[in-house]
Amino acid sequence: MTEKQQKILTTALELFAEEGFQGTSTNKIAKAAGVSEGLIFRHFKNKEGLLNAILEQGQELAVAYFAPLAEMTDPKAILSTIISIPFHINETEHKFWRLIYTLKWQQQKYNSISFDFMLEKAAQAFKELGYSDPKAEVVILEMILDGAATVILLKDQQYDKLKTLNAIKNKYNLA
Amino acid sequence: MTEKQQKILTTALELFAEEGFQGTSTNKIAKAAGVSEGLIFRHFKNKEGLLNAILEQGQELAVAYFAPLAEMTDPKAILSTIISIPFHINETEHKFWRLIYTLKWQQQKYNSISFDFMLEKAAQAFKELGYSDPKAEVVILEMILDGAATVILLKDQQYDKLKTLNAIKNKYNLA
DNA sequence: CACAATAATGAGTGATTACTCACTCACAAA
DNA sequence: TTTGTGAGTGAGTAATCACTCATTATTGTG
Repeated sequence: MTEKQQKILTTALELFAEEGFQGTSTNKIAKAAGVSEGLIFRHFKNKEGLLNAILEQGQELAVAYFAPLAEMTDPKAILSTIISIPFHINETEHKFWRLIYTLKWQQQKYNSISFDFMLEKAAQAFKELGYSDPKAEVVILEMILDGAATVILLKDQQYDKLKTLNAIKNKYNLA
Repeated sequence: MTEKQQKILTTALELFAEEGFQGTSTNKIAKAAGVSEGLIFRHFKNKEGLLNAILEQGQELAVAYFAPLAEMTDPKAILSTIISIPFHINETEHKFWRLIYTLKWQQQKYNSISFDFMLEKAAQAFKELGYSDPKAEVVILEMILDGAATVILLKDQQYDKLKTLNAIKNKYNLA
């Protein structure tokens, strides 16, 4: 991975996340990255290949998010960790997640990252805590997480993140 | 509003919602609507004008959603109504809302429809019901509504809608 | 019917699109 | 020094883009 190659990836992520995949031309990416347009195609074959390369790099980031969950057994700790996830998105990751969420609405083939493992963990936790309908609880949790990520990615800094997180935890008696 | 004019609007809504605004060419719209491409520009000036016309038509639809709230005073009824909103999206409205959510991520200038009035009503209701932090509650409610709409618009029919709605209402003691 | 106004067409415009290709350059092994 | 290799360039490609316009079809009105 040469310096210019990485520069293309970083720049493209930024533009794709802000203006959409179809809304960003390869010409624009090349200019913004200070690179010839041909180089994009030399390294990534085509525009879609560039997108895939970005997603692959980001995938490693996503895995790191869910990894700690694997070893956890305490149901309350599991739920607390899961709920915290969207609130821990930092600036580096911000653009990647924004791209993921943009793609989710744009193309169905990029069905984003699979959260199945996480939701399975949540279902188990709800069950252990004696919730009457763990499956319905998971659907609601999924909605909250999705909504939280949306609010954080689109209108960050317009509200008190920590207070909101704690309020949600309170709803599940995790405080 | 001629027949062809309406046909253009309906077809464009469908394509914009499925493949995005930038991802849909005027040529494609014309062909799908069985209309000459020039007609689009005669009636709607340009591509953005077409989008605006679609949003205006949809806006009336959105107003109808929130209208019943205005006269309501019982806080529990208010919250129950608000929570139900995403679950009442029918097939006709489905595409419009999907377009709204797609635009939300694509272009910031189309900041979608303003839900402020609804959220204000919710804040008042939470206050009357004695919630300790009505503002935080509204943020959470906003997340749930957003997440619910997302799940319904993107993976409908993969779960029991009514059961989920009731489970959410239960969380707010509205059953 | 006559005639004006509007609806609708479709060929055509320049600009932009994703992508190609012949080429230069820096560098390392023989 | 020679030869090979991959990085990088930039002019060039056909196709497609949003949009225009001269022309024709349709419609409502006196």
